[in-house]
Amino acid sequence: MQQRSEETRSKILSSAIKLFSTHGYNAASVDDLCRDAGISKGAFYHHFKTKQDLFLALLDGWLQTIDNAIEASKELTAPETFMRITEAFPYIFETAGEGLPMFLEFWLQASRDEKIWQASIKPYHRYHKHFTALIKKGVDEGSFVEVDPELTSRMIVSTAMGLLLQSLMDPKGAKWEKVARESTAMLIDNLLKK
Amino acid sequence: MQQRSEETRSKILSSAIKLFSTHGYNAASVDDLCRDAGISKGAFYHHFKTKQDLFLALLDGWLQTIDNAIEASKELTAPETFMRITEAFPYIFETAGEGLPMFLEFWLQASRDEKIWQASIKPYHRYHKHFTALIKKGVDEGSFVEVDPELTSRMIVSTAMGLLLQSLMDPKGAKWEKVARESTAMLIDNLLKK
DNA sequence: GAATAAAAACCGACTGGTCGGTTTGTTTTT
DNA sequence: AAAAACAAACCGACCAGTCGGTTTTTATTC
Repeated sequence: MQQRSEETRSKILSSAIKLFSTHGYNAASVDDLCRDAGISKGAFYHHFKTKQDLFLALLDGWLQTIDNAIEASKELTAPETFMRITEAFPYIFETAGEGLPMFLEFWLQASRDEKIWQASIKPYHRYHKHFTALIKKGVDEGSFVEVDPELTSRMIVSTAMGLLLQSLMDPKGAKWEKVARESTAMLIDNLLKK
Repeated sequence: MQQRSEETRSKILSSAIKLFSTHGYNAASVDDLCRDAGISKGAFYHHFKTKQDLFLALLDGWLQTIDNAIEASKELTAPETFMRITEAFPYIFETAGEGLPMFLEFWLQASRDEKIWQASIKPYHRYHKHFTALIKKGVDEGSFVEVDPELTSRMIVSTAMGLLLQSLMDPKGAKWEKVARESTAMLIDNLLKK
């Protein structure tokens, strides 16, 4: 079918991830992207309307993986889900160094660009609701103490984001994976019924 | 003396804050800055060696205000200090919308630019140590339960940063000031001796 | 299944414009 | 008058996006 087309598109996508994370959205020019992907500028603009369009495609793909992860943990109990997340910490912090700057870039773009904000805010709300529901489920199941699910959700997400940010700022300043594990333990300890 | 010179410098500085926050470091050109400040490019490059030099000057000034705030609360007890911080929440969240994007920009630049990273990481370590010492003081004073000050410090800072980030992402998604107050209450409640 | 037509994918030189920084010259301060 | 502060024209590099033309793939006809 359009096998070559698919290949080109994915070459652009992975070059974009690579260059956007290392040099940033602005610093990585379309020419750079094309050179790295080994394609021409014409091919690039055949697949993406603009540079921002590519950016949005990247965002989409990234949100998709989160949706998949959520889907995969749908039938677990609340404490089990938290355990799953904890188990993913080593992988998360290992890959944070490459992926996080781009994540920050998304944030920055979203705070200034209406189109990107719209594309980000909906999934953000979806994830927040999912997480809140998860905590509420834990409370209803009787495994968590009576907390405000909404508030607790905001807190947990905050802690996670803050830890990731700090680990980006100062990767060698602490054993971040350990800090994350102990923080989670502390949070869960306060959440679990004794 | 060099009164006019001082004036020009501060005009550049405040225009930089204004334009960097609204449009971003890259998008705000030196020409834009000069136009906004009402000066010429010659004047700009008389005061700052490069655009990045201006950026670093901004960072310096901002770190100075933090140092001042810390200095001003040096003789308070640990719980009193936390109270002070809580009282500052309304102001912090009010001004977050303008200042935060620039803060994020600092972060992003720091993660990619050795010079800016060096200028950021030292104060970051200083603040972390100060905060850790504050918690240790609270434990020693007997007002806090026995926690790991290092870990607790990382957690509290994470929560604060995460809340600020979320409020940037979705300013109207929650009453962030209220979430912050309740989160603090929750954290302190777990910290204070009963 | 070979020939042909149509469509999709791709190429790369080119454009209009921007940007960080420099240079040269003028005004102001001391 | 010397030095510091500022103005304005200028420079070369760069960059997102375009466009006319070419190659490859797919669909159609015989």
